[in-house]
Amino acid sequence: MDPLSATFSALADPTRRAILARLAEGSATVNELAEPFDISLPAVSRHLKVLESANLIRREVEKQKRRCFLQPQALKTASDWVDLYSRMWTESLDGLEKYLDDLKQAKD
Amino acid sequence: MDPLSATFSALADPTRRAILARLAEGSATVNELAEPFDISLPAVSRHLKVLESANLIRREVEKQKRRCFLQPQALKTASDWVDLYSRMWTESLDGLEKYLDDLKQAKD
DNA sequence: ATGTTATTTAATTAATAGGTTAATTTTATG
DNA sequence: CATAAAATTAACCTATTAATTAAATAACAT
Repeated sequence: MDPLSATFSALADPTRRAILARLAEGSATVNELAEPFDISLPAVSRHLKVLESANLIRREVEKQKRRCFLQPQALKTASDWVDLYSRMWTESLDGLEKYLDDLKQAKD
Repeated sequence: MDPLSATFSALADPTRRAILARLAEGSATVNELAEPFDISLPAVSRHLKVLESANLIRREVEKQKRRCFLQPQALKTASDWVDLYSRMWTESLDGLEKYLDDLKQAKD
């Protein structure tokens, strides 16, 4: 899967976004991350794997625990894409040129 | 599905992102949008339905054709989320406070 | 009325996602 | 050494996604 798709589909799940939100307040272990959710630990573990392979988090082994940290670079990839298109779309829709072009296309 | 999840999962598919990229250059009908892809028309039609229910595009009936247009507001929702977290994460990782907090958490 | 163009809906299939419980690995501790 | 804690892996189930082909609908052209 391409990195951008991986990032967006990682972000598409509310549980994973909540995990990221929690991690924005500081690092946490898997059990700490799982605590607020009423899903099983293996389910959380899989969510973390998704976030990790999208490079949105990083894990450090620490005794038997695995501490999770945010990895902000990956979000930047998505952020760049969204910003680029945000800008393109706004221009594309504000521009008189495009407006006229659309009218012309719509006419034939 | 919540709007943010809908937007991110719509953006998670490369075909759909390509369709959006095409639409950034101007409106297009379903057949025009389908042309560059070697997937069937029904497949494209379903992708458009996904984009439409995420409010990323809008469709106008025009004789037998359906003209698709970008709908930039929805991207803004995603853009806002990404920007918020981008900012939070950067702060969270740059801040000495958080760094020390992480160290302390990591120690016990 | 018939055929053509543009698109959607229906029915089906294969793959993936997200969840579960049970078993396993690794490290720590009585 | 036996047990507990932390997390992952395995095996499994179900729902959703993305694709297909075939049929249906709608508007227009002849």
